[in-house]
Amino acid sequence: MKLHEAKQQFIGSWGAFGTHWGINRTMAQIHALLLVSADPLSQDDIMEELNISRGNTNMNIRELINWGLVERIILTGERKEFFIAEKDIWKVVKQIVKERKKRELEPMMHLLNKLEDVEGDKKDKNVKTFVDTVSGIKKLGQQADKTLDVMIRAEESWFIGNMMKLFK
Amino acid sequence: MKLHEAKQQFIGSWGAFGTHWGINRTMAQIHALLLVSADPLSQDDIMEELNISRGNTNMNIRELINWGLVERIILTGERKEFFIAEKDIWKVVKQIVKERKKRELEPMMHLLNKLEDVEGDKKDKNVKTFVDTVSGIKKLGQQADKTLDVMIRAEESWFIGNMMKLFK
DNA sequence: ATAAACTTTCAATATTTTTTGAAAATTCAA
DNA sequence: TTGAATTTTCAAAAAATATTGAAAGTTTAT
Repeated sequence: MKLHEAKQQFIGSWGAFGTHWGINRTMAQIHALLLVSADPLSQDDIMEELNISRGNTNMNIRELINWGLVERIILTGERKEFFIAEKDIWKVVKQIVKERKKRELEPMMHLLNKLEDVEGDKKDKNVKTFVDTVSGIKKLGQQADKTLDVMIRAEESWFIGNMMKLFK
Repeated sequence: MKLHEAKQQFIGSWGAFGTHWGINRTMAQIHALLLVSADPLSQDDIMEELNISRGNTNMNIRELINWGLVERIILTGERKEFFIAEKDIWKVVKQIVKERKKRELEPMMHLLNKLEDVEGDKKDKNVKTFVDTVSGIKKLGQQADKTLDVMIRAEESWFIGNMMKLFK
């Protein structure tokens, strides 16, 4: 397979993959393109490569920067801005975990804490089922929270080494 | 907070949470409703509680059954079918991980294997960046695959115990 | 066999999300 | 400053996704 075709396939499939994880197709595609590009790309390069409009490109690059996955750089002698993606995939994963934890897990835990205090007789099976389910989710959430914190701080080699030991 | 209100909040927020993870709102809401319901619910119960149409209810229950998260049961003396959700949240998580691994991780790994074989001079930096990125993702994917396999087979207590040790 | 109870399907519709592109804002070199 | 290059915004349009509801299909009691 030629490089161009392989790139296209990678970008397309990364985009489809993203949509299964609540990430919009274009954002995932821009990320994929930058991941496999040796040199920094300008907004125009990205527009052209992916056949998308200026506005769309701009919004999604901004979003990738918010997620901490893409960096804006200035090339000497160039008027335009250029963009590069973090290539170390372990760092990428840690960054995504960090953001999703902050954006989703933490607010969910906050809500669960409130919901656990529901009024009513704990002997009423409806109350009991509700409280037990919420508590169960909370407990697992807390464990996940701790585990992800350690993961976020870990080196890939440390992490994989320990996982290997654990899961031999 | 009263049980009814707490339930509504839980269902609403579980639905919103789902949309961030590529799961449609109604499917997540039905799942949430069943998770916190003490007794099995019929299709009509669910329609009424969530204010959704018969067709929508039916399709999303079916999908939840495909995901292995909900079970169809027959109550003696009743003509209708009833539905219950697995309440053990650790089992729920393992089931979701198992399905997503099969549906998403495995096809992605398959593609990466093909893409790694891209033609061209490995000294060309464009080829090199592409191959290196794809290899990096593949390597991490393989590790994730192994780790998730162990997790799917693990008991919650075993898993948490070991994680605790590892991450003290 | 009949028909009432119940479930499933799917074309049409509604809703949500994404994308466009032109106008406004900003930056920067001269 | 000026104005050309570039970036950003956002209302409108398009596309994707979810929902409805009525008709078709199935099951079950009699």
